[in-house]
Amino acid sequence: MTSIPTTFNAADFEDRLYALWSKSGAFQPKDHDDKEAFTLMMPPPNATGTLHLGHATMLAIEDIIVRYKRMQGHPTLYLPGTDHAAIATQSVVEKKLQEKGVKNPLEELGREAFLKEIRDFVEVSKSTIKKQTKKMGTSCDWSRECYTFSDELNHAVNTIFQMMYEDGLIYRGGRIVNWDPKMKTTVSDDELEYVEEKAKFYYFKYGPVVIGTARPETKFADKIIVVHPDDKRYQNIIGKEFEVEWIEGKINARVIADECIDPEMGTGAMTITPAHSFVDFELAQRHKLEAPQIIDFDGRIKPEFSKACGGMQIKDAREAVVKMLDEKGLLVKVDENYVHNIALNYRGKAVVEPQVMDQWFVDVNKPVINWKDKKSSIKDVLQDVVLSGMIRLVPERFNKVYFHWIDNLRDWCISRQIVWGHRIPVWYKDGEIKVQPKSPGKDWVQDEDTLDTWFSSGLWTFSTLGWPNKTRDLERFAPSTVLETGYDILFFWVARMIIQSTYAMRKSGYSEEKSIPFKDVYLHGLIRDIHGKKMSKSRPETCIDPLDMIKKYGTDAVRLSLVIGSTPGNDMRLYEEKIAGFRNFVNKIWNGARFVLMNLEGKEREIKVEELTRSDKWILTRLNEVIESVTNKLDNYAFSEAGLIIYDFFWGEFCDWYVEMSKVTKNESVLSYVLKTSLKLMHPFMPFVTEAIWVSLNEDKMLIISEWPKVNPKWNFPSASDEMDRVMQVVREIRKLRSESKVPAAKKIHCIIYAHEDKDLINDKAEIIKRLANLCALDISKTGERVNKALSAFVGDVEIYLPLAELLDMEAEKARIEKEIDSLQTYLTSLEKKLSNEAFIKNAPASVVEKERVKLKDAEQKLLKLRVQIDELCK
RNA sequence: GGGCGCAUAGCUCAGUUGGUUAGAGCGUCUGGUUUACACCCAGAAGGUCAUAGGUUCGACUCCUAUUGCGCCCACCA
Repeated sequence: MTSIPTTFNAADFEDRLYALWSKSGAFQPKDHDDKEAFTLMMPPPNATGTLHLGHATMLAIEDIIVRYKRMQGHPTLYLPGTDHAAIATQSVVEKKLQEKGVKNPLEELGREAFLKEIRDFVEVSKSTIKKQTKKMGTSCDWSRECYTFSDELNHAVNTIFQMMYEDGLIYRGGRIVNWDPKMKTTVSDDELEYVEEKAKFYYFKYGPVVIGTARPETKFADKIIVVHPDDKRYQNIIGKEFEVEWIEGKINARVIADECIDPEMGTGAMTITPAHSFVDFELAQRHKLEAPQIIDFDGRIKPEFSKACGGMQIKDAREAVVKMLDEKGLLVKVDENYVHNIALNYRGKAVVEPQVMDQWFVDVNKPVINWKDKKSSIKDVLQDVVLSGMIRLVPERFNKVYFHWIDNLRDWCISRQIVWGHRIPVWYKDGEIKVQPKSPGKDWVQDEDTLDTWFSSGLWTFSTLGWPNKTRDLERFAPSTVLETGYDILFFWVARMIIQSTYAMRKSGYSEEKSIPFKDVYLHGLIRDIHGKKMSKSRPETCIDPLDMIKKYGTDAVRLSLVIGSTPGNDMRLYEEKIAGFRNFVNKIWNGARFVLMNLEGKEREIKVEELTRSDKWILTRLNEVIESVTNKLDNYAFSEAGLIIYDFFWGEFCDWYVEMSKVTKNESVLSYVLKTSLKLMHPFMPFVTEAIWVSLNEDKMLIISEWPKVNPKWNFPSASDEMDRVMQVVREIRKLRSESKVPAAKKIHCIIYAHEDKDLINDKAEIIKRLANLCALDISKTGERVNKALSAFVGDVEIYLPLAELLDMEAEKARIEKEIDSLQTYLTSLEKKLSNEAFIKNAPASVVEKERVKLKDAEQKLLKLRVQIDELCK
């Protein structure tokens, strides 16, 4: 025993234990479905690099849930994987190639060679991520590992694309997109960065109205004036046509009305440029107007619209147009202090120009999904699954954000002009279109574009189980029990998964309940540095690398530091000292266990009630309470609280009190039982240290698959808890008096300690007193007779009496208790009144009534206690 | 502009349906090598629970308003 080191060196155990678990098959779901299956799909990390704190948090939380469910005996599937992360990966590789001198990889290498470069890079990244995932202790089923760009998932992507196309959900159409004229690619909304800019705002005379604009260079072909339908100033011109003097001669303009116009803004009238503004484009669609392209894809004015400005860059054209209009006397005024946001591509920071382009879209409004006996649209289904409670968001407040997002949802643009990704399974020949994965024959040319990465990762929950095949896994493990992810991708990913899963699974004939991707969605917060700032690669000093921390403090400490102090949906700050603190706890567990192990020496037997001392009864009762509340917290995704409960129990109660007392009298069976049960409770949080200790306990089953503890009703001794509370109170009072130095020695505190009658249990009374003195930080020199008015308590089987008068200001105490009794009395009457109200009993749910009864009982007991206390005081 | 969140000890944070004297870790200070642990033990200082009202016998907790910080969405023609 003495050979066990006094500190837990995590590195000595982690890899070995992980291999042991993995080899035992514990990570795979057991084969028999005696209980409901538990499924959690790991959100696949991008195959672009290394594990960061976001991943680490995700893995820590997920592994806690999974280990807990596994110990409860559910067949548990935790499926890992990686994401090909279209744009992100491609740009990483592009950057690497550029460093090597390849400026434009696609043109210089060709599509195939470029793809190969990316594939090679991804292979390396994937294995890096996998290794790092294992370091976190993640107990996922590697035999089912998936990749969003594997052949199988590509098949699933093509299948759903084809299905949606045939259902008319996917269509090709001219739509306005964000175009980066510098990088020559579309940019998705979430890759935009808005920068505030002070610009000039011009007012021009335009026929019968004055229009305001910050972008005169787009106005060459504007022929439509829009005003608000209720705007009194313009009532008489709505619907009329005018000949208007404009930039380069006269044009015909028409006035239309639309509610989207803000009468307060500018002059309340504007002209529209549908091809280069999102709002204008939508407006044009509504009114079935044309959308001519004024600015080409290089960011120049197209010559056919302007003789003078054709070929000019936007910036130059703007000045030129203003000058021309000014010379014609059409410039009314210029507002120099106009502030607005301009959109930049966050990669490259080029100003994004809205352009109309042919893209592939998913229609979110077309009612073609069979959902609860009617044809529903994607929007309808998205709304229904959360509204009906089939899918629950944790924390609940995200419901509101989610619904708001659906209300504003536009058709989903799924095509991207990049190389790395699922190629759109569409083929063209002489104006003909075919949608299928493989080439229909010679002369057919495949669409150059690839699919939005979320289109494919939206299939994650069911394609990984074998869809479109009807597999046993799909039967057993769909839908996922929980999805755990960061709230920042609620829309990008969570919503897409709901779209894809409900559509595809219904299409394959599964029920609505089976078709949802998951039941609960747990959204964790972002990890920030100690100042609350985002950790960013550009400021390495703010970054904490989880792998460095694992090296330094061990995985268990890192996991705890990511989970404790974190609540769903809220960001959390992390700093090294916090991790160090939990390393200390891990070490405390190790040493607590060492002590128990040293004292066992084969002496443990069945626990017999008649042999239990008061402190045994107390710790067993407390343990029951801890089992109950930890289980309860875990069931409600309150990981932080669950962790804290077990932390406080193990350190503050088991080690600080029970273990100390067992140096006086010990019950090996109880020591061992409490230790083992605690290890089980702590295992989901700290798998390594707990399993490492478990191994030296010579159990036949590994801890990872041992049974989750249950409350043992035999070992509930409510009075023991009260007595122990009193011990602690007494001891603390002694310590307090002592530390205040008001009472320098035992002389003034008539502290009387004596052993109980059955001295057989305690042989060496002097030793006990020494121990107790130690516990109380008190020199005890005197033992003696009982005192009447005293607080009494037991430590082990030793009773301590403390004269009350020394401890308390009697009068103040009495007043306090009396006040409380008074308040309780009122409370009781109000409760009784409520419970005797027939309408309440009838109408309120049974559970609420029951709770009220419990409250009443609690209050009655409290009152009783207070009365006893006050009686004692009055004696 | 619309929405959401946060505000509790010097710092980082808990505090689930309102109920004894508001907690923890870190940091600071004091004292301690005791059949595991100095990555330890014991103790202390430190709080008007952002502010102002309201509901209640009772509010950190519920309601209203205000202030400060953070985030998301929309986007200003």
